[in-house]
Amino acid sequence: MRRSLDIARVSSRDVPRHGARGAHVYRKLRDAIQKGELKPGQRIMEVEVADWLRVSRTPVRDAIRRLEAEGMLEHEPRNGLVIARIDRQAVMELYVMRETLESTAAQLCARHASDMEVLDLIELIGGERRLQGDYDALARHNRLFHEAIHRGAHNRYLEKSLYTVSDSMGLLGESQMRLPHRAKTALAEHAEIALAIQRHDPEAAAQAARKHVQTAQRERLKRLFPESAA
Amino acid sequence: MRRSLDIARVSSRDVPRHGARGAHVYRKLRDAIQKGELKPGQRIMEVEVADWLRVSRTPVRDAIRRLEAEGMLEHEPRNGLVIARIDRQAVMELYVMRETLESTAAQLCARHASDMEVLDLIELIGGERRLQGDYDALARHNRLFHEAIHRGAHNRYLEKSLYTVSDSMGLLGESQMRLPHRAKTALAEHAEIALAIQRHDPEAAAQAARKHVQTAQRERLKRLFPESAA
DNA sequence: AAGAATTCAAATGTATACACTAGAATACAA
DNA sequence: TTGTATTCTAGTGTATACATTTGAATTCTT
Repeated sequence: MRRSLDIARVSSRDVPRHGARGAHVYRKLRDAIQKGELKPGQRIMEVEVADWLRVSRTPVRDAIRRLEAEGMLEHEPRNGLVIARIDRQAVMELYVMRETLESTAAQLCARHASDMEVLDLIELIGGERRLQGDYDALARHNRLFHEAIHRGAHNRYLEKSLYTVSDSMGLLGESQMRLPHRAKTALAEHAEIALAIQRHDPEAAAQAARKHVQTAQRERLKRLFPESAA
Repeated sequence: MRRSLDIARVSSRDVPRHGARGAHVYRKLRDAIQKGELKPGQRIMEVEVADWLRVSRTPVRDAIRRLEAEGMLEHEPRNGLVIARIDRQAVMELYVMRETLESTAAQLCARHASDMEVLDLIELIGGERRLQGDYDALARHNRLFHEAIHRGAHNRYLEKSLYTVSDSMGLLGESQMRLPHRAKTALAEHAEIALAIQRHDPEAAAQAARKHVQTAQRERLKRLFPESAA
């Protein structure tokens, strides 16, 4: 008995051309995970995915290998390949890691970002202010803001590491930016980080980023584990 | 014209059983890169590797995908897949990242390591002292010591990130532990880190680890780019 | 009915044939 | 010679058939 993926089979016209199918499958799976269409713990089978996207198992395997390396998929002992589960302990570890990397990124950004990159950040803050209320847009914008800082750090290893951490964050569910009060405080925190970067103050930037991640973590824990004491 | 890999074809008896070939190819390639048998910039072709290890292209592709995700292989614009090159800029970025991650690991280790894990570290220092002079053994031992700290931090994301950073370090050439004067100072630095962890002093441990990475970086730069001013 | 042995089948691992693409080589033109 | 068009081909992408494993179902035994 094969449980279907519960995602409609794509039209045969949407199968990309030769040479881009592996990447296509990767993106589709990634998006489905981020959107929550595929949930942590859910089993992923090569043939199902291949059938869903109307490609053979080969490009599916390529995509799966990559997602595995990035930690979005993992092998469970007697259950095969599943969307990575993140338990309480893992959430704690993930946020510790994020705190380290985001603060380092902010610090390096304050040191190395060009005038252009700083300007970009400042403008992003303006954009975020204008978007208050539009929670879908805010969630997308939030990612752009953080990615701008990651790029501004000019460290490809750091950037890559942050990329996979961000993805794992996606496994925790919807962006916190959809919560009105969180969106508001996040704006203030973002502004503080951006301003520290603008005046090229690495320590202040690192500290602001650290604080931002910590408040995000507190809010997240409240939502994920409302029973436990704050 | 196909340039051979310059590595002798393995005996057909050394092909592992069904279900372990992908991992086998991964390990073989990884070892060959670490040992310097495959050098940065050298092109890697699926058929060659498959021929070398007497398996089909499929497990080779699996291994390549993984090494790619970990940054050991990369696609060069008009040259196909090659062993990752690390230029001066990348070396700087890599050491910045290592400094961040190693100091975080030492810090967390000082906080979270169990008595058993601390004992292990202390014993490793003793072992390192006894090995002075045996540079092969020291190089291996060095890795064990750092891995013990990484494990002691009890953060799977940090551990994974450090794993890939360590691998990228391998692309820079032989371990610095083979240099007599480096082996000696490294022992003192290792001891300082271990002692800070033993007395559960996170800040001191982080600081000691940071210093250790910085001196390692200075030595490395001297060897890699002797022309440039220290 | 409980347990052990056996069979079965679903899923992944592996090999291989075929498809496609981009760069190299060749032929041709100016 | 230099540039351009054409062909060729090595290498990777993709599909698919076959191999192996392992857990689940089934049967047999007590």
